[in-house]
Amino acid sequence: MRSATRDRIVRAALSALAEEGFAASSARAIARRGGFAPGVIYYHFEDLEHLLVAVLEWTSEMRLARYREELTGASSAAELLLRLRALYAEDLAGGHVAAVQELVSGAASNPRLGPAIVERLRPWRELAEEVAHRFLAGTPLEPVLPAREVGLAVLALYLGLETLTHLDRERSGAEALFAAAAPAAVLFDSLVGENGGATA
Amino acid sequence: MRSATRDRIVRAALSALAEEGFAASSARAIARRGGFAPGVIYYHFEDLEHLLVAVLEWTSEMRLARYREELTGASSAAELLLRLRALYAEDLAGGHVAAVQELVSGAASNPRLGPAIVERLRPWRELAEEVAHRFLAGTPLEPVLPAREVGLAVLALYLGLETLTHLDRERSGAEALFAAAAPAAVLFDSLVGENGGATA
Amino acid sequence: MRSATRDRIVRAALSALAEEGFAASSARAIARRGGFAPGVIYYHFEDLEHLLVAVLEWTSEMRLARYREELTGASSAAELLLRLRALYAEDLAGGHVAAVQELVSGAASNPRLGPAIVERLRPWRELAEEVAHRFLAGTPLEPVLPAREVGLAVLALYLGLETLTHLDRERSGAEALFAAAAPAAVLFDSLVGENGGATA
Amino acid sequence: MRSATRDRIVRAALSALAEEGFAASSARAIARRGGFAPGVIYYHFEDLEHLLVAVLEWTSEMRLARYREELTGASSAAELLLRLRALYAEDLAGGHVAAVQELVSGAASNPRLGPAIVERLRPWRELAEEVAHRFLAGTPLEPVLPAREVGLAVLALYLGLETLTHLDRERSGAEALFAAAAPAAVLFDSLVGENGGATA
DNA sequence: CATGAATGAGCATTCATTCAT
DNA sequence: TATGAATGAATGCTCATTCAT
Repeated sequence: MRSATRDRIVRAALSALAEEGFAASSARAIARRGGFAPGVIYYHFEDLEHLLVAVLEWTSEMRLARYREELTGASSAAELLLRLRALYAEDLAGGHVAAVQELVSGAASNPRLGPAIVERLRPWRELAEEVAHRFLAGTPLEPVLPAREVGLAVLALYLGLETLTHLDRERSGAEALFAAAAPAAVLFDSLVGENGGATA
Repeated sequence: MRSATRDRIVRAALSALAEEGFAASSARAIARRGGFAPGVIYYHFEDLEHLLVAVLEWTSEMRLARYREELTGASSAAELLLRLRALYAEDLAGGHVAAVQELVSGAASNPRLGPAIVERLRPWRELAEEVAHRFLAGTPLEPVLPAREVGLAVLALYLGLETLTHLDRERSGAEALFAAAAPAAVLFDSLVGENGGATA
Repeated sequence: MRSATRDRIVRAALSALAEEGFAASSARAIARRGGFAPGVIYYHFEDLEHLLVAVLEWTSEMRLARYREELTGASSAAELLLRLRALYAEDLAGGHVAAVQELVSGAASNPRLGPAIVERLRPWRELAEEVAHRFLAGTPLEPVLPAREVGLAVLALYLGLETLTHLDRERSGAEALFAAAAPAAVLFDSLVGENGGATA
Repeated sequence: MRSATRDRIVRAALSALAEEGFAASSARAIARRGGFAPGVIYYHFEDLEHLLVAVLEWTSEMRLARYREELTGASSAAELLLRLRALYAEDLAGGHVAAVQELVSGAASNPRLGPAIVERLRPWRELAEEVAHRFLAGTPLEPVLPAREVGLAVLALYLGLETLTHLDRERSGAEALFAAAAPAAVLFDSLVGENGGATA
């Protein structure tokens, strides 16, 4: 299944998505970017859609591992926030956010692509849920902030924020939110006790 | 400016966006849906883009007035949530959410459309900000939950949630969140006092 | 036949041709330029083609009278050239050359327009022929330069030169030719005697 | 660069220009004529404009070589005229004149096409200039008929004549001019001496 | 006489995909 | 495996023209 060429195609598609957008990520554009013939895409993938799903799978896998690694070590909300901020900066630099955003937006109109995308987004929701559970379990907030829905809300917030910042090509949105959340994180830590529920 | 035909076109475009998605909302598709020739679109609008912006303007204006009307009367977080839930049900029925979601997603790849869409989204962010301010001002949460960023977060959460639920054509997401938020709203009300900060 | 509105339409068409070119002289463009509704064109003219022919008729009539008036008085080739140069400058300023050039070029592809245009060009060929005859009759050149063909050649040269200068938006062509022709005109005058054949 | 299909496209475009005119030489019309899908044009050419320029390049190259070959051998004005007449007959038969005429006329309204066409016309002007120089240098006419301007005039005369004859679909114009020029050519030869200036 | 909305065919161009090589 | 030429349908958009008012 995994050949060197397949990887080249996926990487070319990622870069096309990130730098030219979903609408401009045509088979020819991806091929041009990767330096191969358009036809090879159809040798390795059934469809352009399948390729795009593979792109999400690929980035997702890579980034998810990294997120897990970093977030596991966070022992306070303040630290969690700090690490999320650093991870987000990495995503920005690697074009991952841009590609995911394009994919999610582009897939929204596509009846076949949509569910496949959602499926690949599930691990992220689960990660958010896990982290939420780790920080909330055993605290007074647990009954009113069910981890499952918090996970969903976090994922939705992330995607929505990306869409908004993408819309007017301005990256200030996420930054402002990270900054504004810092005091709240500190308050949270003081309320539930340093390292309150967040014991690995 | 406002002619009967213009309105027909806008309504046809809204229904195309809601039911067929951004990608399928071509000039021909909209014309077919509205029962007019594709050319009339260009008689009344400079561009397909201008039509799409007009659609957002039209829904936005209508719904924003309704939201303001309903939300102004809410005197507790629990009631606010209840009304939001009802408003959301109206939006769903009218196809407004679907159209807005498609528009926002579709515009994300479009350098000219994006900023125009963001501009029409601003009143929503401001509304969210106002409501946040009304409920938070004077409470202990005020310093850690700045209204401006809460407004942005709410808008982003809403859009992201729509994108997600749209992706797999399943409406459970928003419902689950509304349901899960109910206890938190009650807690909020008990903490800040019934009608705590929320005096008009 | 001649109404004030009809004239407005013709003038608007002339200005559209001169300033926007044949291809951009659509019914709507002409109407916009003249400040009237597109429909009025079809009230006064059977067709857009008929309007364009009327434009040529109109300019042609005006300019032809002026050319005749000026050229009749020229008593030497040198003076003839001088007057032609001045007339050409007038044409340039009034947009006449540009309009005629656009019309002739645009009509070349049009089976119905072509012959109608040629018909309106005939008086020009006749004028050229008359002048040629006046200057050549009775001179040694008469047998080798038949006025009829000289007239045709002059008209063709004029149109071709206009096309060329129009092509690269540079007006130097005609100027260079006028300048280069001056010595030849002087030589001609000295050979056939001042006012040689050119007696009215 | 040069593929068999590319040539088919160029030839189809040439024939469309010659037989249907510039305005009717749409991508579809050319494709229909050549028996290929409209899309292939865009596979081989950036643009319809680039194709049209390629057509002019192609005919120009072919015909220019032929003209040079024939004209070099002409040792008198009478012979030059004879050969030009024969070359013109060839052009007529091959559709070259018609295509060039359509291209030149059609390009006149097109800001991008115009200069590109003029550029491809330059070698023709240079050829005319060379021949003029060969026949005039060393004769008494040299000071009053500068080769450069004579070259321009000849090219303009040729184009204008083509436009006129094209306009009313009647080929008599050029023929009449060739016929009328014969005595003048003989006179010229007798004046400057058989093979006067025209020594290679 | 004049309007201006509407029509429907036509345009250049792009695309995912196929397939002979 | 890989190529890249070819397809044919779809896209946004413009136009001359008509016609009810």
